[in-house]
Amino acid sequence: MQANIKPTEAELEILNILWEQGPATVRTVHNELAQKKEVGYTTTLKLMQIMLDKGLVSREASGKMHVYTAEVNKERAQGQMVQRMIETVFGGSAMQLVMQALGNHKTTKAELDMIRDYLDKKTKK
Amino acid sequence: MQANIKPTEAELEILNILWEQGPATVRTVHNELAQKKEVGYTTTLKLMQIMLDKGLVSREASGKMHVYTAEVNKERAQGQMVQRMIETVFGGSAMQLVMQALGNHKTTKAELDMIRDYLDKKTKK
DNA sequence: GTTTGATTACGAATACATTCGTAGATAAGC
DNA sequence: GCTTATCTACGAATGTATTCGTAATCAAAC
Repeated sequence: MQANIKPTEAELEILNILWEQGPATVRTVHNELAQKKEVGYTTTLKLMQIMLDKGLVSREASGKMHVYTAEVNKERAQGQMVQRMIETVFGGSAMQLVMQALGNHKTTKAELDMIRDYLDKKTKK
Repeated sequence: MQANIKPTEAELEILNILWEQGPATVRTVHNELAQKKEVGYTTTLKLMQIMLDKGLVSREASGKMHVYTAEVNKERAQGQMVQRMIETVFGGSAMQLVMQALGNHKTTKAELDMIRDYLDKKTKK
């Protein structure tokens, strides 16, 4: 039951589309993918079939086609991936990851303020 | 140089050891690895030879043995991996990654304060 | 009803990561 | 010197991810 979510790179691209758009056909997903990179239709199809096998998505027939739905929760998956990175890349320190993320990346003042607010709330609790 | 650092999982484990310990022989690295998981000596050796090929490490003869040194900068590698995660998992928003990292993870008050200080400095500049 | 186009299923090719066995070289111990 | 231990080099097996070609199915268009 969604214990360890570890999508591959290609799978993650597809999940992102399903998370963004909601349930979608292979055609829809493929059209999105094709905007970013050269890829054959059957490649997308095969990937989604594999993801079905793994339980990352489910599907439902709709006429001749299938409509696929992400079966993993976006925030949960993100959380696990971040957690994994904290452990494997930052020796367990979330703070180091945060600083690396803020340091290397252009972040707007508004975003920084939001993070500050978030910190305040978190500290008070 | 060092344009795109993308170590595999096994390579990252080895880099972490070299970052921690500084230059080390295969034997030393292997002993560290073996504490965490079952692995054959020649597996470690082969991995380090592959990393040499890729330029992730360099080496120097010391008698019969070789002493390996990490050729990628730790902070740079961390930065690139975080950047990649921001793009592929969080749609380009560093803030979302930060919040996910802080939300899912137990962080001490001292750590939160450090992050706040960091934010302050960053905002003033 | 035949052709055309879009769909799924599936096997196979390719690529890359990981693991380890075997062989050869060299030094240390006896 | 001979044996043993330790090292490197290297090929090969295995596993997993990725890509795509081909065939079968079905509906729509003609």
